[in-house]
Amino acid sequence: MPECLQSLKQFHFNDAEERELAAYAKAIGHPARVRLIRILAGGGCLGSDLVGQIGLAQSTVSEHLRVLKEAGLVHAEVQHPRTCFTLKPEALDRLQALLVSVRAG
Amino acid sequence: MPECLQSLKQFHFNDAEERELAAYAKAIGHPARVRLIRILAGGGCLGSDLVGQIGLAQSTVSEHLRVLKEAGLVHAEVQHPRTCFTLKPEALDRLQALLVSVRAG
DNA sequence: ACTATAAATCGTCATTTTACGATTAACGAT
DNA sequence: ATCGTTAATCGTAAAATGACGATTTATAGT
Repeated sequence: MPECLQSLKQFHFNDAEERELAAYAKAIGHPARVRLIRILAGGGCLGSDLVGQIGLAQSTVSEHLRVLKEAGLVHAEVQHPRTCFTLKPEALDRLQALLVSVRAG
Repeated sequence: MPECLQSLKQFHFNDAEERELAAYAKAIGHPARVRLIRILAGGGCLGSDLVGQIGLAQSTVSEHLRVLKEAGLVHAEVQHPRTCFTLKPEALDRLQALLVSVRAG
């Protein structure tokens, strides 16, 4: 029996933080991107190697990496014709902090 | 200068966990749903109150709640014609644990 | 039985996402 | 200057998402 009598308190919504959390979560919300993060957690990796491990078309992997980059979770360092992708741990730290704070209010 | 010489190690991918994390993240990946979680973190709440606080159409809020329910983040207890929605903290615990483990490998 | 109420569902539409193959761009090496 | 290689981009198609208003469902009260 949950009480649904949450006093209709005024919430001080933090729009910016809510959107920030949603954006991180959305970026992670695909199995292929979780796997990319998982691999990159082990160290920087070339795109071609990632393609090999993910098992999707090169253009598809490139798109997933673009999403992760755009969300600020991954960094790309170009050394033509190769690119080295690395994880940005501070972004994951931030995500974890946001997740904590959404619970605490 | 990141090293991209990650020895082409064999990853023991855990498909199930990767999909689990992706599913949680996907569910959270929308500002309206973050706000719903944020509100419910303060205690159970009736749907009609949630509609009031979110500022979207009733059917839209209902759909967001459905997504959260389906992901296992929220529980609904029907007491017709009302429904009391509550957060499932253990799901958030699990999400946080998955997030830690994806980094640790 | 009827009414009122709250939430779910339906039907629709516009937008976004995911995936692919093909092409292009950018450089290093020959 | 040409060739190879790698990653990004383009074009496209199918599917999923997000939003809304309208309708339906299910119950409690009268």
